[in-house]
Amino acid sequence: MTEATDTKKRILDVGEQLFLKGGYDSFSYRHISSALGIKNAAVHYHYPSKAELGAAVIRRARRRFARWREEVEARGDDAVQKLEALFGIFRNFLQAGTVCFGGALAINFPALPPEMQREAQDLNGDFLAWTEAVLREGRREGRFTFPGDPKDQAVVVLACIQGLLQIARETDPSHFDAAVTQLMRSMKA
Amino acid sequence: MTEATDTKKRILDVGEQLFLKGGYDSFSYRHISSALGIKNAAVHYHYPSKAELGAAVIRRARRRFARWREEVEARGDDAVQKLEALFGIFRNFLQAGTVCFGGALAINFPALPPEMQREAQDLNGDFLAWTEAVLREGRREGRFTFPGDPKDQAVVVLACIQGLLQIARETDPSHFDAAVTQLMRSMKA
DNA sequence: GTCTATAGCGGGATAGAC
DNA sequence: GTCTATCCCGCTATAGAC
Repeated sequence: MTEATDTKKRILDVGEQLFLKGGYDSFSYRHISSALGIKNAAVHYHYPSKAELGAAVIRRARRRFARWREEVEARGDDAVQKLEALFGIFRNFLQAGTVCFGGALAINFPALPPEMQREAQDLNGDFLAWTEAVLREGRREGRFTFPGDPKDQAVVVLACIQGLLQIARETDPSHFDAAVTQLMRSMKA
Repeated sequence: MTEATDTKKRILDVGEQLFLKGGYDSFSYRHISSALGIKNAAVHYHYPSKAELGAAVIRRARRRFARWREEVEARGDDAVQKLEALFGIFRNFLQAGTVCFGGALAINFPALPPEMQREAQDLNGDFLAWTEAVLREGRREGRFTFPGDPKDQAVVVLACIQGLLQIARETDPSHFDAAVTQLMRSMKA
């Protein structure tokens, strides 16, 4: 990996962290450049506009989630373990002091650059589809016992952990694990 | 109500809408003043700093929720009806094209003015305490059958509808009612 | 690929007239 | 209570040297 692409990757790293900590409106080229010890013109060289940088951050998150799914699949986890692995992703956000992509994108979604809106919708689709498949598989194998359509239940599960991250951030972080346990129990009882 | 306090109220109205649509970073004194046909110095007269305006918006939401609780109590609703009334509050946000206070406050919570952070925590406390009481009452009367502590279940319920509003905003609004129905069914089954 | 320098705009906030 | 005028700052983005 050359020095050039290394800077490009670092910009994405810092940009992602700032985005997840405060949303699209909260960070600037100066925040990123000063964190990397460079000047803001250098950031513009790699990502000419903020819209492109924002879209690139979401696009990378989608690729990362795709690789993550392959790893989980390769482990041969059952549906319960898979869902717990999903909760682990969100627990990492909590420990990093951020919200998740969905939460960071939702606040001013209609005002975001169109290419970011598209990436955000695709990322949501990825998470919803995977969760639905896991819930369906788990119920078929008798590991989950929830009523209704797995598609609707997937929305409930993802909405819950997304909201949990935010409530935990505003009040008490311990709410997260307590409520995740509660959610899991309600599907296995 | 004098003209003066009327302007003050209108500032709060516009400020609240802009805040719920895009978060604290998304709006300015100019947005508010131009929406009201006045100048930004006039807004500063009523709310000298943006932090005070933001705190006042949250404070009014707390008072509104307190009045709402009294109305619901006066109607003599049962626990199921009460929870459905709560969902109605959030459905109104969806129809207004906004997220809820919790979602708007979470994104950059650590960077918010301290007085806003305090009001936000109090507002969260109000919602959590009321929801917990309703869930406890409903289970005692046999209207709900969920496992575990009503306190944890209240966090699950509020996190879910908060997240739902955001997912509905990013993808398909119809997700909201479908998932709310699913959530309700999982507690009554 | 990174720099200096700067354009052009919008942000929060204030002074002082009316 | 609202106005005009202004300050100072930070933002995205670009031009051109190195």
